[in-house]
Amino acid sequence: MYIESHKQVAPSDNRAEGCAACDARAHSPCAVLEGHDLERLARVAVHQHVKPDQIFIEEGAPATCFFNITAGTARLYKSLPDGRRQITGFARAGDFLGLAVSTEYGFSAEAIDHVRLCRFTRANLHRLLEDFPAMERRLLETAGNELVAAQDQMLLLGRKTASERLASFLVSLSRGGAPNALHLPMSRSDIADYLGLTIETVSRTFTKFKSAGLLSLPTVTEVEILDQRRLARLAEGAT
Amino acid sequence: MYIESHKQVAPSDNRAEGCAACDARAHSPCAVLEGHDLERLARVAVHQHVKPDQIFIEEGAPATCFFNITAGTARLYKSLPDGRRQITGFARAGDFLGLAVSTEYGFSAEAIDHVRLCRFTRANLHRLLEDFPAMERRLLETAGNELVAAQDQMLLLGRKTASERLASFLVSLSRGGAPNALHLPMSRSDIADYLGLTIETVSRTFTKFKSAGLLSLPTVTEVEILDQRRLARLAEGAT
DNA sequence: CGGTCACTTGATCGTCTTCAATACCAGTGG
DNA sequence: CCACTGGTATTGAAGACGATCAAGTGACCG
Repeated sequence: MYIESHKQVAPSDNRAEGCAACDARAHSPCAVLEGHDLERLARVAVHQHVKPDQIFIEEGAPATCFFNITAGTARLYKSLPDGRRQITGFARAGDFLGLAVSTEYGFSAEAIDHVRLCRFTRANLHRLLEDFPAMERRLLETAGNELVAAQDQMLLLGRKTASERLASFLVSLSRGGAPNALHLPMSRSDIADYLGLTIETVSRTFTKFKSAGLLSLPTVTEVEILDQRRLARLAEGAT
Repeated sequence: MYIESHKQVAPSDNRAEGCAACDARAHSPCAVLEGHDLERLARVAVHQHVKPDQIFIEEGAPATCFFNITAGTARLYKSLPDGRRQITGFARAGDFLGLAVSTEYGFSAEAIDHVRLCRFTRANLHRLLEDFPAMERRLLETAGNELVAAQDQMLLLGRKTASERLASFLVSLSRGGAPNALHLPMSRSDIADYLGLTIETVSRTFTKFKSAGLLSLPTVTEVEILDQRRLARLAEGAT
């Protein structure tokens, strides 16, 4: 199988083409590297496959590595001792994980579908950043963007209603993809834990949106947005 | 008056001692600079005073400057068109604002008490970072730490109860200060908008904590924590 | 003192949660 | 082909937590 074959790839098998041909490179911090700089990156990057629902970062574990997602979608989350879970984000191709300087990971990461990623040790990344300040600059920009996204999410979680939350979620997913037809790789439970709601409320709100003619659900994972404008206004809290 | 006199300080008045003697330097990205590097920083930094409730960053306005708080406390927040507000954080001495790469500020910032800050233009900061990679490294670390804090706050807003939220808030304030006696520079309304609650719920929860013997309120802005351990357990969602 | 403003307390209400039942879909085996 | 099964999603009814509306208290200041 496709997945299995990739799982066998050992670090030493990474060739320069491994990075040069990477689909995710354009949206990644690695985009700033070229030519033999890229070859050097390829030498220290370990490719890895993660199967659905497999955890590859565990909250509280020693933070030894950084990750760069190259395919698939992962959920990033924090948990409370009694099991309550907050998904802090969904990581997709090009996303960089593990920026935290702490010695321990501050969140867990779990594959939703089949995920491919590049792994670097902290030491390797630091050496890389020393030699390629452009990459460091790029990482700083990325971090800034994530901070902005985090603030948006705080506004959502602290002050928006259930309808506004789901609308915001769908609108942000629809940006950068096909404006209408959306695929949701994550379950209702993931959406609920991302929006600070329960699966029942998420489900009810989907139903409400269907009745209001905002969208249709051809299948449970496919969303067709029928009224982008109204959904966007709802997301911003229009009365 | 103290504040007024500082308001008159023009950029050219900044001397090297202005940065070398800065109280906030130790907790700031500037900490990595020394000697004449620090003098260069002082030349491009504009000192500024901001009076209580004065807005110095406006959400949506062109992002021309970066800021470094040197004294006082500011609230950072995002708003919805109907006035709902989410405070995304409180900035104190040493905190760096405006990391976002976007051309517009993604949040507003307002002084709570008397705030002193350093202002840099984007161009100046970029030139500075090019010459002092250590400072860039430090900024990246800072951004990482803020990202971690943002994720904690998402867990709080999405999944914690009112009591757990207030307990988390007090515990995080008590870290790094005197373990008990806390001063709250911000109003109940600020606390509410930070925790995603209303002022009434915040007030009731304070009363509940008093009754439970967790803390006392010598004055409305002074909190004495009586049972740090129990408060910390409550903050983590212990049943 | 009287006035203002922030905070506190009380009573009621509503949104979302919880608990429970039902529907749906894909996969399996008779 | 169809019944059976397990998991996920949807729908329904009841309940709870925090919000809202409203009144009361206290501190600061002219």
